Amino acid sequence: MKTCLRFISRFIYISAERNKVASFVSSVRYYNAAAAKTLSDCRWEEGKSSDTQKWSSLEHKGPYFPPEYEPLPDNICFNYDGQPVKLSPVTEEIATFYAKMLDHEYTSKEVFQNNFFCDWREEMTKEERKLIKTLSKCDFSQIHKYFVEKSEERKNMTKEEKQVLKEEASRLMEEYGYCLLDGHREKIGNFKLEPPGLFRGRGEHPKMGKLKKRIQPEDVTINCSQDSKIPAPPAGHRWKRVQHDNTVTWLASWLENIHGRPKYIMLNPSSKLKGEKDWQKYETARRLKMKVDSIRKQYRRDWTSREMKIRQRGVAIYFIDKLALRAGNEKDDESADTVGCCSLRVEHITLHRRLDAQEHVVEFDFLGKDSIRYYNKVPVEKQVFKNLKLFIKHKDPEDDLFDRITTVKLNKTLNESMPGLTAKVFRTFNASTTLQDQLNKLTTEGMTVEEKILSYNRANRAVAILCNHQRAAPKTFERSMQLLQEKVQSTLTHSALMLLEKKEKAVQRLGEQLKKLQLQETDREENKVIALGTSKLNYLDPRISVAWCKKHQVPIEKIYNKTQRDKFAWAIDMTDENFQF
DNA sequence: GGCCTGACTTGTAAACACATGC
DNA sequence: GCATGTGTTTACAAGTCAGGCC
Repeated sequence: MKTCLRFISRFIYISAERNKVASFVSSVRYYNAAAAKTLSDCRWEEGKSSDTQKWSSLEHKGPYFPPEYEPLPDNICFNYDGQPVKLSPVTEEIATFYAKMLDHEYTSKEVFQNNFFCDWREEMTKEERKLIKTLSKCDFSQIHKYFVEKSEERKNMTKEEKQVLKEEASRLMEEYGYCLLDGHREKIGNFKLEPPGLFRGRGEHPKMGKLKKRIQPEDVTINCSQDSKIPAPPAGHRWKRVQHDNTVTWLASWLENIHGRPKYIMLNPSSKLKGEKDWQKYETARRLKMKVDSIRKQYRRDWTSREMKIRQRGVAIYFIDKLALRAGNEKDDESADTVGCCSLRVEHITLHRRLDAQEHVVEFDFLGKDSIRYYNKVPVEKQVFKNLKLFIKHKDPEDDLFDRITTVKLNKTLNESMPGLTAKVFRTFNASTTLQDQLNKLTTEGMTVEEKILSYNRANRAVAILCNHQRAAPKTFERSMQLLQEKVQSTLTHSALMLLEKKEKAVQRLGEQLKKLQLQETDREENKVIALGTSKLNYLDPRISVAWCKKHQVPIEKIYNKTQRDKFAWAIDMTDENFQF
């Protein structure tokens, strides 16, 4: 509650300051409203009441529909079995989806080809279906070439032509990109409906290549307030439904045809609604900080419970806490085979009594979210090791490691330890704690701004490694490293020359330049296969970074770009240099 | 308790825009 | 003025988790 009051008073303080600036008058009202609502959020946090109302008024223009299909020019032909075939517009459009992807490796995959061909044939006319029976006889090369040329043309457009497109895009943004929520103009996150195409999926997805159908107005549900101006559907069409549900935050929804799951149009992260939710998330993680010692004591006790399910739960929470694993909900067979903590199978771990001079080592090897490989060798407590041996006894490799628990049960237990606590809170808590600790450790007075930034990135990297945020090494990595090294070399040579000529000032300048380059080189090398963005945007309490910047006189722009500053505006406004997570 | 659905967050890749150096 | 490399933004897939139903 204390924090909450600080938050409110901070907002009021900001409001008072902003009052001085005419252009900020509207946002003052905005923040006052935010402060008022925060009070109710705090009550919610204490678990006293659940205020499910998200807005009082909501008005918008509805989603933007992608342009209709433009048929290919007559000289561009699809060939079947060596013969040109004029396809019906529907069939032709789907052929273009495939043709555009020919450069991608996945079009060579059997699953992709089969799914595509199967769905394509379903959309064909009777005659087309009768003729086109084998994908290997289909020749999309002309269509492919046509689109490659088109994209070249786009790249080679004149400045003026590009300007026209830019203006068109910003007009669209003006018209569809914002809504009016409780009287405030808020940016929408994804106002454009997803265009039709072929589903790709990540990893070995069984549905790759399937046709993602064009969304019609008749598929779309609109959510807005009753007394608002209801968005008009495209001419000749109607909406599936118009509803006025203020307990949800979305503006429009539809069912995607690949999995039959709903998709939504929602607000941009810079919006008040999302910002407050984000703030709440970090406050929950900070409450865990207060509680984590007793939770850790409890799960350690659980390791020796007489009940198998309690032992399993104890070990699972330990993994979630120690390794920042995701919860691991059950998945259907119609998606890639990936797992998280609760869905780990026996085959995903190997137990080593001794390994590389360490005792009781668990070797993890599995595909997690987005089919990113998690590989880690971790020494664990002896009792955990014993338990794991017990859990895998008499089981086959494809059996569940934790067969007596589910994410629902695990989260229920966590919630009993602390209201609002779920598995994912540990990730936020551990990520933010790691950043704070690393920043405290790695920053010293007297560092240059560049050195401080290297420290910051190293702290950020420690978190990314903990959360297993990997990326493919950039295609241009080797080349760009080489260029940087050449630059370092030439600066070195230049310095030496200046030294000979006794030009002290020049030597000093070059020395500074060299240091900057070397820092940049180290940073880039260390970052080769690590993605920093995900943790920065989703796991690290922005107040840690803001306070660090203020304390060490590092401009916030060095840490957060424009979009990130918009998203974290609340933190930038409310945090002073003394904030610690 | 298990299953299903809906709403919301988290995640990477690719497209795009822009700065930089020649 | 152009090519190139890099940072930013967008797209959309794939998670988490709560709640309702049987």
